[in-house]
Amino acid sequence: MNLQQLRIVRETVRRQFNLTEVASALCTAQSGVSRHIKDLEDELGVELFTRRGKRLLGLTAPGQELLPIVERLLLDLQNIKRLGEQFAQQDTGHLAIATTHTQARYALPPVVTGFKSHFPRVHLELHQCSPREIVERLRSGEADIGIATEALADEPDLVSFPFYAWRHALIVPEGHPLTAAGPLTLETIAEYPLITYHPGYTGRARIDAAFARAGLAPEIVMSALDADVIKAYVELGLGVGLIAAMAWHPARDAGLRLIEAPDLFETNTARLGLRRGRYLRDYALSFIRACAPELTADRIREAVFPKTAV
Amino acid sequence: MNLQQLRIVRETVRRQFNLTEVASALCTAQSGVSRHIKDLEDELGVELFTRRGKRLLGLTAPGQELLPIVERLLLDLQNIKRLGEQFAQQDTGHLAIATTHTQARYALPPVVTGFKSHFPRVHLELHQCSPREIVERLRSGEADIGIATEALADEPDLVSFPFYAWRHALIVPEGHPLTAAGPLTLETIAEYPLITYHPGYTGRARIDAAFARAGLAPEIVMSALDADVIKAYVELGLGVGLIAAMAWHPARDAGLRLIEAPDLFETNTARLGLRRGRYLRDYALSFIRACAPELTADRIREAVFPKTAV
DNA sequence: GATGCTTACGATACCCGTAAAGATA
DNA sequence: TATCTTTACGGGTATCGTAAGCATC
Repeated sequence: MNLQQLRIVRETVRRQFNLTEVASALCTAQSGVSRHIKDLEDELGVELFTRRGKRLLGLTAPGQELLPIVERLLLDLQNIKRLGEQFAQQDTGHLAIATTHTQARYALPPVVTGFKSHFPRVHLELHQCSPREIVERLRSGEADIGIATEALADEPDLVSFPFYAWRHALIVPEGHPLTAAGPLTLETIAEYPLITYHPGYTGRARIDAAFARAGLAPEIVMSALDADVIKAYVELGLGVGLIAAMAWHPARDAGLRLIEAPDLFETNTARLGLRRGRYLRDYALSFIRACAPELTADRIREAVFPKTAV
Repeated sequence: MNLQQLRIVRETVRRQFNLTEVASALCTAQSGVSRHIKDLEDELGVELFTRRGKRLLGLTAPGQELLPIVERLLLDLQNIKRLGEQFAQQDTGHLAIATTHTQARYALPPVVTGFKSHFPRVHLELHQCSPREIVERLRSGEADIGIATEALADEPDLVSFPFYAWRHALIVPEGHPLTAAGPLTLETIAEYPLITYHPGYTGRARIDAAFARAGLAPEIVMSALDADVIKAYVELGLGVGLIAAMAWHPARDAGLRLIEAPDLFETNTARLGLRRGRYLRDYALSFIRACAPELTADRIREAVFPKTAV
């Protein structure tokens, strides 16, 4: 048995059993990929992949049991490398953050600025993606840290920590009748065409839930992935907007007015997500600490490597 | 990086940094061991071992952090092999049990008999050893299952389950004055020279604790590793014996009398111990189930591979 | 016919083992 | 001096890549 064989098994599943792709992903020749799979199956005495003729289709029962073990083993292999880098060059390396528009634009800039000055020799990569993609990137190892309001809390192979709490608020064009009305209610909002986030993004579920609980069905004329698009169309008069409150900037958004809606929608919590069992460089822990001071290195390491798991 | 390198790192620590021994343990040449260590250190960019001149002395800080990762990785490698065997030959293989005299002699015979008839093609090895050695054998992978009253419950890298509860009782020669006396007390026992287990064996700690709580200091004239030795010397009249109650057999121990001591000493619990994260063959799970029917395969696997650890 | 997997084959690189030299106790 | 580690060197093997042959879609 051999590490390359295990890498190939993992990659084969990731590439939907297309060995040609596997070979190119691992920078090697297809022939070797085929051989390695065959050799491994021979050594274990078990077929790992189901086949139709020569094509691979999926995992057999033993293959399915094997996969998580292989994944963890390769994770540990990465951890060993990372540990080497950690000691070899304390403050040099990469840090990949996967995050949503909202966090990248409104929550992270001060953290990133501080980080860059503290760790000038760390190459920081910020990848903007959807919450689902963030989870995938954490899982595959492309990202060290994921930051989003959605999706991070419910994955068994991730750990997540609260970053900060935020609320939705209404934005309307300057001079809109709602700026003169009394305290907001869901009913009054629902009288106007609505522009807000796409489902699965930035607390949209909370918005839908609030209206549903109130027995209201507002007309959502547009859904967008980020507040900037929403603001643009509110400004055009397409409707009123529901966005994360921190996305409104008094000076920059001069043509718009923000109306707080403190109790209409449930609080959202942006979270920091990490892959369980993945070794984190010290500067990654510093980044997290800069987001949430209560997250000490010890607390994070204990969550990522629970003592009981050894 | 390479599996052999990692095996060498682990073995080097196990063999107290004597590379010659490491080589022979891994069936290879010293020269290769040296070079592999050097290569790995070069690749990671970090010294893993402290040295005086050419001799290795111990682990550096990075080496200490590395070791548990390597151990887990190699455990997973074993798990992969075991998983192959599991599917390739369902009911054929090895099962190594490490246990104490008391369990081997009095608790396990019926379980072993049943197991042998159910799994005739499994090679069952029973190793009798001390509680500390059981822990070591589980840790090193020499044993699949450990069974003892002592030591198993407190190791963070092991999981343990209760097997059965038992109590100490007194044995005396036939016709001894205590056979005629009323209910036993610690005070009356302490009037006689005592023969019992060696510290660290078969609930000896409970015996000491009971006497200490009562402010008594009995004269222990002999301590032995097993009940058979104790019984022999009790029969010779050296003193009265305190043994595990199940070690007394009315027919075989005709010259002795057992006097129950239900409330004098705390109950002991024999436990089954497993290495966390180690894959178990189905027949190993069956063995455990035969010991304690409430320990289903699912319950054991969940304890050995907690879901949260992935 | 296009894509994808297997097998064959030659070159390369890696790993191992022997042996000699140097260090340590 | 005996034990242990490193370095050098040669042989063997495993792995890789190219390329051809086949199966699948």
